[in-house]
Amino acid sequence: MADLVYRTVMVDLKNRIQADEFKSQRLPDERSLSEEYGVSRSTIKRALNILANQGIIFKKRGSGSFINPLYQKNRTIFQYGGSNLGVTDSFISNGKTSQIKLLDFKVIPADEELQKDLFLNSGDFVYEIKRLRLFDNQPFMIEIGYIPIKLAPELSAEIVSSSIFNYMEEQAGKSVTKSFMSIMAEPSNAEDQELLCLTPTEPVGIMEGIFFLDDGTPFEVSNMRLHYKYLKFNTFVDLNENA
Amino acid sequence: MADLVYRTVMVDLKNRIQADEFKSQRLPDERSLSEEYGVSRSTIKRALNILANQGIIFKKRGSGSFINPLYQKNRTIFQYGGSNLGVTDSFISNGKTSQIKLLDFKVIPADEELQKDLFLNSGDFVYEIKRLRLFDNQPFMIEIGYIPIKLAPELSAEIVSSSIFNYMEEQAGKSVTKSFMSIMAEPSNAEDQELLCLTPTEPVGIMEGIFFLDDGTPFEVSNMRLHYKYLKFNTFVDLNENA
DNA sequence: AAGTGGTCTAGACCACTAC
DNA sequence: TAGTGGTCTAGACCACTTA
Repeated sequence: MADLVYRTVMVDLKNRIQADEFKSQRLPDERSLSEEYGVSRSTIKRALNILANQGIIFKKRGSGSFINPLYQKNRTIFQYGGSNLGVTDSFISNGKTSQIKLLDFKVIPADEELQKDLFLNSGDFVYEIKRLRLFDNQPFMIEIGYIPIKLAPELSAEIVSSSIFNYMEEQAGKSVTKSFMSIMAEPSNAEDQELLCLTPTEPVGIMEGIFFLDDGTPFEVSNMRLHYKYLKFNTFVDLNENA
Repeated sequence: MADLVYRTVMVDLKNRIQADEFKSQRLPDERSLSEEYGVSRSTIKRALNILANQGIIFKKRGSGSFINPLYQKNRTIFQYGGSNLGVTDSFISNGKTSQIKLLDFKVIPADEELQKDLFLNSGDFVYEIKRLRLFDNQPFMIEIGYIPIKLAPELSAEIVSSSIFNYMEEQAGKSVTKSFMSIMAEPSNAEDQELLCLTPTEPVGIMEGIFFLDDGTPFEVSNMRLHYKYLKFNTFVDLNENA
């Protein structure tokens, strides 16, 4: 993964942007970058396209490539969404630690909706995993996940007390790389207020989604309730679906 | 726009998928498609990548490209954060009407932040447009937008009382197709509660963003505060950001 | 071993912007 | 006119899956 040229260039450019190396919000042109990195212009374009799809830069034909001013402004420490899928990954890069407190772990029959979302048959069972996520000892998210037992027959309370996605990748060789998510907000309920240290007027952010394995298999249905200060979902929308 | 090869191929493949032409959920391999369409394999890859990024197909190295079963089942989930940009468009399709109440409309000098976000010089002016959006006579959103006067010199109170994006497209021939958005949640303030008919414990969803013209020019900075029941943002995330 | 998608190159030509 | 990003090609080689 790390030896991909376009990825290396992309990460390096992102770092240089974050280090404020490019004053005036403008990047060198593609042909110069090609020469500087010693790679083809196509590879530079690919790296730049990823940054553009992430909303970090945008390109103006005939003018150049520019850093998105909102991106510079929005470099927050706590931020879930956008370029990260799992929660654990989202926080590792910040240097601080993410902890998990397992609240509940059991096996239940999949109801009709879960059968639909996870491509199950009636009679199939799923794990129900309820966890509290903490960041730097601050609780920020209540998460209830449902995973078909047949996709991960060996889950244990110990395993689900850390990153399930990491376990799947390292132990089962299956990586979770895609998801459909819905993002909403709601007033907090009593449990939210207790677990997330919220006052009654403070809301929660809701993220509901289905996570997929690399091969397209639906792997987990997840319902997440976030402390509102930790919900910040950055997204770049392009109606010209030129990915 | 319509003569782009990769786009033509992409649209054609999407139609063929929707017409169920490929049974067994498998697409022809890239080299065959290249020959069939009479284009290079790179172009086929580009078309397929767009479909993959939309969650319509997924690709397995060594195996082939497959249609996402969820897509065939026509699930609403697939609306994915990008089917609509502006607010007006988002609701027209529902058959109900969207109204706008103009709360404030003036021209002000762009402050430092706006200068940065909209690529302006000091001394440039922007419209400040504050509007209340209603859907089916229910207020659901307070919107404060900032648009450089030089990008739309003829804006009037009448124009901004309906869809600005539609006006730009129809009258000025400039279309707004991209946006960078941050989605958050917050407790509602007094004004929110009054205008959006919220109780003190009910929150607002926040959508902050910059809208861009087709050519990448930042067109509008918008701050939107939504009645929480109307905030539902659907998105498809793929960690393999392989544009 | 054969077939698949993934990466990367080197270069041509086009469309747009700036001066 | 010079410089920018956008499109597209033709092909080499790699990594993975399947048999």
